[in-house]
Amino acid sequence: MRIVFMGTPEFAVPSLRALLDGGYEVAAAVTQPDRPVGRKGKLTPPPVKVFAQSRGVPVLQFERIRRPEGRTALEALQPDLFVTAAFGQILSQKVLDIPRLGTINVHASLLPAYRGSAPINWCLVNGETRTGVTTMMTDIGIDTGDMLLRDEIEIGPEENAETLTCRLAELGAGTLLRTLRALADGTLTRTPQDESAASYYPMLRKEMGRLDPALPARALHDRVRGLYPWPGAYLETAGGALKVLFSRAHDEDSGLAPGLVASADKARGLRIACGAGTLEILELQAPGGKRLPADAFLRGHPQTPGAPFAL
RNA sequence: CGCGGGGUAGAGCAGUUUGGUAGCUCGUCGGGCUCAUAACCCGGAGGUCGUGAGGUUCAAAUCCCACCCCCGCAA
Repeated sequence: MRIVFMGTPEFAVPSLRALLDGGYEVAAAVTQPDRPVGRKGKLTPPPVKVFAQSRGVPVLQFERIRRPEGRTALEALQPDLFVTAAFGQILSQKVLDIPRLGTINVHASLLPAYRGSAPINWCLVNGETRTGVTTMMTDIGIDTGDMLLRDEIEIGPEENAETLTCRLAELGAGTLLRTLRALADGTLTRTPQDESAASYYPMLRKEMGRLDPALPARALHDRVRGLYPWPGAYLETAGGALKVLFSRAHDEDSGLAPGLVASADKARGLRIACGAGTLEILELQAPGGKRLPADAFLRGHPQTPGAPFAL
């Protein structure tokens, strides 16, 4: 069975590794083009490319896989199966028609909930306590195909998108292998998604990181960890956007208007009054500055309880 | 040459506009107080002020020049 793997970020790497270690023939790894990154715009290869090359797997990169050039290259590989994992491009019907056995996708949610490109982040933002990985047959819709197998895990209360992505990536690799085994055994069953229970969440944008102090501290904390490390959460202050890297939610109300500094001392830490409870900021980054633990930040930028945040 | 911020004691910052041998908060070391403390009091150590035996000046952290490094935004 000749497999063509399609994936881009760190999440996809364990799945590709599992295929290779499992003895599957991976004809090629398709991934997004190298992108300019950082202040100097250095072209940076995506994680899947780096890994594939280290294992001697041919790498293909298309700006748009749907274009004739992409289709032609894929057809030439004569694949039996496509396996996708956080690839980042939508496959056209013509592309989906290429492999004899179809396309299996590894999706980081318990479908049909959290369809879309950022399921892990949105699960955390919404304060979910359980999530998982679902393998599915890709069709022309966005994460709408028939489900195959799934694995579930609990989400830790302080877990952020970075650590959860790592866990789900490993989990998904196992789910993928079980799926392929069942496929080979002929025991694989397809379960249509229940549309009435489906939910779709959009791609992440920077402005989604804005923290509204009028919301409960719990909700703000969920957003902080759900959007870490990218696109990151931030509070708007008079001096600009204050990035909040790590936080903690407290239920006790401060009695202060949301957004004001509730405390800034060693015992209670740096806390911001919220609609309900207070948000303790553990690590932050001021405009133009580097990321700092809250206590270090306070040494150079003392805050007054009851006053607006001062940068 | 995309825009901007910054490199001052172990950490975070002030001081640079109006040049005159460096200050704050914390940490650290020693001592004291206390049933006790992340509390408080007293005392000490610790800085080539990014680099250039650069320029200007009686005098440069501060003004001028060159270079290195870091960070935010935008992509």
